[in-house]
Amino acid sequence: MPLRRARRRLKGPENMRLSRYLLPILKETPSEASIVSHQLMLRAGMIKQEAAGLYAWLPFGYKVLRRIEQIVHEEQQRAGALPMLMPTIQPAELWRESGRYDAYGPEMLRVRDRHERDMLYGPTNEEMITDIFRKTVTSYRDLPKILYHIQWKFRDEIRPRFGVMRAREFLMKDAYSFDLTKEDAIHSYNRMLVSYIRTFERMGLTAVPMRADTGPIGGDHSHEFLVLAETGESEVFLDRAVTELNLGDADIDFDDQAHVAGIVEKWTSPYARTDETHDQSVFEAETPEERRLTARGIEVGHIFYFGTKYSEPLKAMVTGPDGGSTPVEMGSYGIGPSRLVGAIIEACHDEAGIIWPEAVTPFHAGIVNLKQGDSKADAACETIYTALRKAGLDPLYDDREERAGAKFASMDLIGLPWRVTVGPRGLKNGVVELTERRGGASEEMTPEEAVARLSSVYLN
RNA sequence: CCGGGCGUAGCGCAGUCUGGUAGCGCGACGGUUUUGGGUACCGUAGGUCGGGAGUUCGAAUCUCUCCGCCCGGACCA
Repeated sequence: MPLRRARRRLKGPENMRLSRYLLPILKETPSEASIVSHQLMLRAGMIKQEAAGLYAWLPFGYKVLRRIEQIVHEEQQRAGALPMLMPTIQPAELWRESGRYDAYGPEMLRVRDRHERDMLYGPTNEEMITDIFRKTVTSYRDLPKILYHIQWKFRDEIRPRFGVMRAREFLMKDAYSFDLTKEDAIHSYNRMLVSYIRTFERMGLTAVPMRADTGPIGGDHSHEFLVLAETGESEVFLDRAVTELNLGDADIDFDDQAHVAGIVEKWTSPYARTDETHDQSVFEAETPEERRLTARGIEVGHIFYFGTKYSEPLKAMVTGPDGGSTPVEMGSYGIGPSRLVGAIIEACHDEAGIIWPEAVTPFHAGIVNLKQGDSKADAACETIYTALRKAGLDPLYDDREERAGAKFASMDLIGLPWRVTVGPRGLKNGVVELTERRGGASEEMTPEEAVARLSSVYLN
């Protein structure tokens, strides 16, 4: 019955059975990986390395990436930014105009098209977005604007390392703000800062905005967001108070300058700096000893205001209310979704494997059939699987002909937050087992109760 | 880019010093085992020993050369 089989294969949910999924789990740690997130991503079959700093995202890893992207999209738009998409390949022309074509160095991958025109694989998009702006916006009445896209970038790092944490090709959300005055530009900056707080909080991370070096521009309008993780690349010094702040579901009016500035003030006034800008005497003066925290962090976002650095050379001018023409005030705001996948694992794992935060988990729950082929166990798994899908959840059903131990070990490795364990022994009493990956607490309940419990965890 | 290391089966490795025609574990596949935390046993398949050149009767092993990857540093989101 080839036709029937083909049709059956096309049904979406069928793909979420492990026997039909592509999840190349590794028992041993590949020698190419040295840090835990890289090791776990390879072992859990999330990525495959194609060359130094270049990775293919396999279905399981890609799912996580998409969930992170989705949160970023939602929070960017909530803060008033407009989604768009710019190409990966850019003409060198624009970069000559800004002066960065020569300044950038060999980190920029340069290519030539068939007409011998100089092109490049974009490492960032300030020039292009400024070009788009200058050709489409001419009046102060059209301001403010914040535009963003999520696109692959390439920086030809001398020495890529740490898996997706420092790859040559990486996914980046970059937003660009355009305002008439510096004061307005700072409001745009604040919008993004607050948006970032919520973005990382939603992902289940403790990410702290830290004052960053603004370079030649000066001022204090540049912050790096660092996820706290024991294995972080840089040492950070902070007031414990900032880790205890919580934005939650607070209703934020992003157009209300004072309101947004107030939140920024609350999050950025406690001391928080990386080793690059750290000043021990300031730290000690500003922070009581019991609140001083020294930790490690991974940079996952960077925002800065840079005024007219690009609008002047590229002549992105707007006509003001007085009829005069002034270069637009700009800022740019980056988040690295592909890097975040690694950062989240660095922050959320144990000896057995990954522990996904519920907000970004690739599957909401795993169903483990302890005795594949047992008609009662098979039927119960099918029922739970279907019920979870009907409830709007995305389960992964381990229907492989494997021994229980192997299934448990796989589930722990890939880190789904919840596991429904189904076996003949429990079914005799009408129960299955619901286990939380974090902490490992287990509870017996009927299949219906398990479905209801998972629904309430995710859908509230 | 500097310094160090590695490249042998899908993965982890031994064999290289002292040249004799490739092995172990895991995985895969076929059986048996029906087993609630990577079970045990039997069997099978799978390798241009990173590429090229050279020395030699003979090269995974020695020489030259190219390539790739990893680690530390510098650099960087």
